[in-house]
Amino acid sequence: MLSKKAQYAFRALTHLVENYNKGPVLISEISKKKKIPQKFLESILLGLKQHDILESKKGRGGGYYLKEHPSQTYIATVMRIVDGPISLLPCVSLYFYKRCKNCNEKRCGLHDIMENVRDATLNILERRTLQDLV
Amino acid sequence: MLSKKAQYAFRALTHLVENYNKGPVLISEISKKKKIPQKFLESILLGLKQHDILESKKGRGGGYYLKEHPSQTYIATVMRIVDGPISLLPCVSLYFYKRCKNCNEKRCGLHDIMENVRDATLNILERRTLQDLV
DNA sequence: TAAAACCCTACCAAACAAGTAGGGTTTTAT
DNA sequence: ATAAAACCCTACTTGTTTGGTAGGGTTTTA
Repeated sequence: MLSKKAQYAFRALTHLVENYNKGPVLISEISKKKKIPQKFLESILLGLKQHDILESKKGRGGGYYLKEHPSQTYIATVMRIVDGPISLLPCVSLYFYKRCKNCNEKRCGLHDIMENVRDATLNILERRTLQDLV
Repeated sequence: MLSKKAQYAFRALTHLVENYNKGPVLISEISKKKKIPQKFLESILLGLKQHDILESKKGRGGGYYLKEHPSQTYIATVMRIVDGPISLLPCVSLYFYKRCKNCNEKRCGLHDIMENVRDATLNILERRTLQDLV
């Protein structure tokens, strides 16, 4: 399951897509429009900025905005930043790989199944972009 | 991610598949062979029994065994029993559905994407069975 | 009839989720 | 220049979940 944090992130990003190229958007505006606790939202947006999804402008007239065109940011990327691994097992994860104790990946049935699930999932999440959210 | 509990469950079930039709298997044997804390394993197996995946026999010569042929129990079923929902959002879950606040399913981009992911995932997990574990 | 085996309840520590509180720093319009 | 606007950062809190442990009770069958 996506965490609430991730769901907030997508709701916020949706708002930024809807306001793409209209200049920086206030945290307070996103918070109000999308009903997300402001302080919590702050930390989410900061994380997305630190991972190059967003950019921000300080001072009066500042706010957050998308770094790239909505069609250039993949759903999978955002999920990994906010929630971590997408795969169902560490031993099949591409970005968070950890080998598993008690399973020698070459002949582990569960490994194979979860590898299939990963491929099917990423096939969607690494094609769909923020643009698809609106 | 699958919980450790679910991973234990699959390891235990693998052992039971390997010993299908050889009579009841002791908890203590599964625990030892698959390196699963015995008491924890007990509660896992009990849950699987209560959900009709396993059957057990008490008394001397007792133990756990698969209720049906390994090819008749789906991976998805086990995952739902042990870890709950497979879907990434409550509003796209088939067995644990909850409508979402602040998203009117008809025109929510995220909903659509996660529905696709669910279908792709279940397409695998509802076809693969315990037999595929060995 | 006693040992083998499952069954059940309670408890526990650590980690994580979902925030809240409060203040610091930087920028920019005036 | 300066104050208000806005982002940035740290620490704390509360509740739930995870991953167990402890200890005993009940049922069965050799």
